[in-house]
Amino acid sequence: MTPQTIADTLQADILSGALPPGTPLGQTDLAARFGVSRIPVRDALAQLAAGGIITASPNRTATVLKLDTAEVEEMFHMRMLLECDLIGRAVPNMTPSDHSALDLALERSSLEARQDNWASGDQMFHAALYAPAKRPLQSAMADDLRRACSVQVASYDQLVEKAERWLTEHEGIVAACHAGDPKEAQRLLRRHLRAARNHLQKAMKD
Amino acid sequence: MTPQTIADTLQADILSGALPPGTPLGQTDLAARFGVSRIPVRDALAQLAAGGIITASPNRTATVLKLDTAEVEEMFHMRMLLECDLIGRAVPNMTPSDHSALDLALERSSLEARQDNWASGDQMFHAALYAPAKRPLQSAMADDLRRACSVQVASYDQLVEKAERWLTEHEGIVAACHAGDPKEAQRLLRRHLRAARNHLQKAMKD
DNA sequence: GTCCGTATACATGTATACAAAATCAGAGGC
DNA sequence: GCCTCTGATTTTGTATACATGTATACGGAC
Repeated sequence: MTPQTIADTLQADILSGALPPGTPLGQTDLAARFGVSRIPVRDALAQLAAGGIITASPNRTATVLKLDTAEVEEMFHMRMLLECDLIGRAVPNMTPSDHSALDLALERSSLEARQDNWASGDQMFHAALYAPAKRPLQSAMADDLRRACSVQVASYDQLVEKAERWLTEHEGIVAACHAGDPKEAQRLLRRHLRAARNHLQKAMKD
Repeated sequence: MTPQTIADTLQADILSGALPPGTPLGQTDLAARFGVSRIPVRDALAQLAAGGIITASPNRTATVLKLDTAEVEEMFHMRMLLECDLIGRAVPNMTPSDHSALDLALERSSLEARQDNWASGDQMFHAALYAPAKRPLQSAMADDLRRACSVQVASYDQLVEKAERWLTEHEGIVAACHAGDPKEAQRLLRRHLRAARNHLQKAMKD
């Protein structure tokens, strides 16, 4: 039970919705759960805090990240900036093998999404989408932002059930990539993100 | 000596150039230096790693962030995306008090810069510049990126000596803000970042 | 002379124990 | 009934001690 393993496990729990936003993550409890002392747990929590999916302040127990609507606005806006730029660079760079890798990722992400694992599939799809851009740092940052958004999404069943719609939008983006049309890919991606943001914000107002 | 204090001190040392990129940051040494055990040192290092100004991997000693030219390219590109967007939103939002705060920040940053503290002044200036955009998350992310860039810049005396030129560019940006011209501000900011990137990359090729 | 294996030294990782801070519950006052 | 203060409980922070992992240097084989 290494800190990395603990962090990965917790992240999976958070992204699956098992640990909804605001859930307290006590060090003692987690230490007991994973059968280790609190030290590696602290490391794991630090990792998750670095990734931005939990909030941690000194002397208070960490909690699963909980955004308000303004913060959701910001997050999705940053995603648009970074991801639209990435896809714009990725499309012209796509080799035949990139295209097939993208198809594969789309398919695998559909499977994941239908196995109650939307976040994981979404992450995989977008990773394949931006990989040809060859921008590891920017992609990593976009990944973090997307994960933070997924944490919020995962807590609303009604949104997870929109998976079908989002998969359709993914297909459209892939089509634009295969057609070698960066502008269209950007446009569809922007729409995709805007739609996701709107649904999330609407759900949050309950 | 709280972890926060330790992290702040180390960050200042790194941004001043006292600890150039690649410098090893041994836990034991730091614990001795700050007169604490290794635990709070580990926390401090985790914070710095989260901020992206050191590199830390399990079972090896952390080192001050060292970027190659491709990574510098990426960092500055992300800065352009985030910061140009921020300034575009900030300018139309600037109140009279924002304008005077900006002037003050410009002045204070000039003083800092001439006191061998370029990074701190630069940080302060850009913070004031983007504050009216009311985008705390995006500003924080831009801050991190800028800090990481400053770490590299700080290690080249020849670049630090360009402070005068950069201050002049800052003045130009401020002028565009006072004129209420977001497009011009964005253009100048983009030029500013491009110039900084070019000089850094050129210096790195030695 | 070069390469590889091993042993030693060193740095990091983790557990336990204790200290400090924060939270919570209940008694008292308004 | 509500707020406030206080004490008890819980939770996090830190120091020490030990375990584990990594890098280095040395010796031997080829």
